[in-house]
Amino acid sequence: MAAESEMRRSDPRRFKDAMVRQTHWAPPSRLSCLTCNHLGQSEWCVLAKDQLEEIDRVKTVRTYKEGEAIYTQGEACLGIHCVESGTVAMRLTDVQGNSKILRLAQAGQTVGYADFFAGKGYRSTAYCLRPTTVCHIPSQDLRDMLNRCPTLGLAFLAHGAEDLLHSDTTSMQQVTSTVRMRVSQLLLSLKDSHGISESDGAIALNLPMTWQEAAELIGARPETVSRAVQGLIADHVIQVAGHTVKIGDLDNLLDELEPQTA
Amino acid sequence: MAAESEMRRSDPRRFKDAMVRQTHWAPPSRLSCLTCNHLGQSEWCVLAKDQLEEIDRVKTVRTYKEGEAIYTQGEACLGIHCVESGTVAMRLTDVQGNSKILRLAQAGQTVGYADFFAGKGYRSTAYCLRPTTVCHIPSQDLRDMLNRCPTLGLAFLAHGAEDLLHSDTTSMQQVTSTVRMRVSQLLLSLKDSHGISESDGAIALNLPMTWQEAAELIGARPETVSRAVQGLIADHVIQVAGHTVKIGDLDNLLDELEPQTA
DNA sequence: CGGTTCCTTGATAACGATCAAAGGCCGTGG
DNA sequence: CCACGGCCTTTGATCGTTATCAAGGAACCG
Repeated sequence: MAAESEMRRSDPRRFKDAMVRQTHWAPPSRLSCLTCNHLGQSEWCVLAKDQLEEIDRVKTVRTYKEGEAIYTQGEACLGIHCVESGTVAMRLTDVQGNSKILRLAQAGQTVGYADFFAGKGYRSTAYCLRPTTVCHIPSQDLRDMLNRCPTLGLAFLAHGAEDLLHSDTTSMQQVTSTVRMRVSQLLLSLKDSHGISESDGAIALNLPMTWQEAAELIGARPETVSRAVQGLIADHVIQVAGHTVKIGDLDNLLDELEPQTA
Repeated sequence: MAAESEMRRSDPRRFKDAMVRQTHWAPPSRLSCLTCNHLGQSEWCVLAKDQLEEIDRVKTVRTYKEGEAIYTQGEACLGIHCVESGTVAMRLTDVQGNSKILRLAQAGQTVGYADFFAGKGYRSTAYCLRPTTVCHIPSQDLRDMLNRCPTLGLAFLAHGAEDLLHSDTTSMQQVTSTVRMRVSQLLLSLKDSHGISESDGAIALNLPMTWQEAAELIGARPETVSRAVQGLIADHVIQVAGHTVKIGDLDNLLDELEPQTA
């Protein structure tokens, strides 16, 4: 199954897309937490300068290709991973082989922390939807740091509470809204992290995933998502070319979230 | 809406049920964390004896009637709540008025902690499905305790990680399994906390909720749940009388979780 | 080109939601 | 004590959304 997944990820189109997007780039080895652009948004911002320097010393930086797994469900948890750039998906697979993408992690977010704190190994797989650079902090060093800086634990707690709320909210949407609404919701949620405002006021959205993966994320079948997208196109809510979605008028997309309206 | 909810909870039958179950009972004012039966399972077990005594000093104990809310969605978060006995449901209501029960909390579990750590007020409502005794720990005292005992934060982190996994798992089941399977799953999950083994090897389950609430919990309509239950009865998997479910053979119920069988 | 993967489209079926109505249970009030 | 009235539950009928099955098409790598 891992092999199949690997194969599936080698979609040539996407790879080209990804390459095009790889413009500004610092060599991974030079990354320092002190100068990290995402420090402000991450839980690490509670650390003092010398503590960040210590993280710098113990961390490992690695760049993953599209489709590569950062960690795999079932593995022992060796640490946590801070996304420096790129997009990561967390996929849960059950015993029957069903799989679902639980959530995405963007630059600045830390992944694997819940599994680290639960202490029972990784319970989902984190893999990259885009070329992604990740800082890996080994378990033991993290434990040391948590002991020395209890505030860090509280920061993770706040992060966990957010994830929990998000999970609860989507769980609710799963039940109450149609696939078309969920697709619209997904596009809206990706707007901030992957959208580019255009001169005419429209928004160009570069989907960091295949439509198939989008289906996995919203809990639907690829065919159903395809139909929902075609419907949105037919109603002039969006325009789609490959993995680029153009949102002409944001209000139209927002209207899609309302229960029964034109 | 709160009024309507209050009305709905005054179902006379359930009230009688509840009264019958109120047998062994200590006066709430005498409860001490030191002698709490659930200490071992809760995050508080990481505290030292004198710290527990301090919690005893600052906490408030209160017994709630069936249907009473411990806290309400949207309120400011004034602290967290440790369930001493009874059953609590967390209900999330969205802007359109849809509501769903996210999870249950049994004796020994702490509720409201995620909202406390997120620091944005309560994001769901916790109300009692049964007469319930709860220890309330005010925010400020909890903050003090977290500062003095960082391990407590880690304990909550572990708890949060469990809740997150549970949320992810149910979110997956929502998509992959039928209502009948989800009902079976619910009964199985309540077996430990609300089941009583009978002499003939059967298990008697005292549902701590109405079927309507069960529907809200598994993300389905009451009518659909009713039909699923009737189906399980017809297939001799369970017997139902009011809110008591008798499971003759556990294996039959476990078989219900498999995709296509019998 | 061949091969693979993803996307699209069509036809059909199943599951669950919805609408509607009736019965049961039990506290309340007359 | 009985009748009323809530609310929950059940059952029926129907509709709609989505899954499923199936096949064709497009994009792109080697």
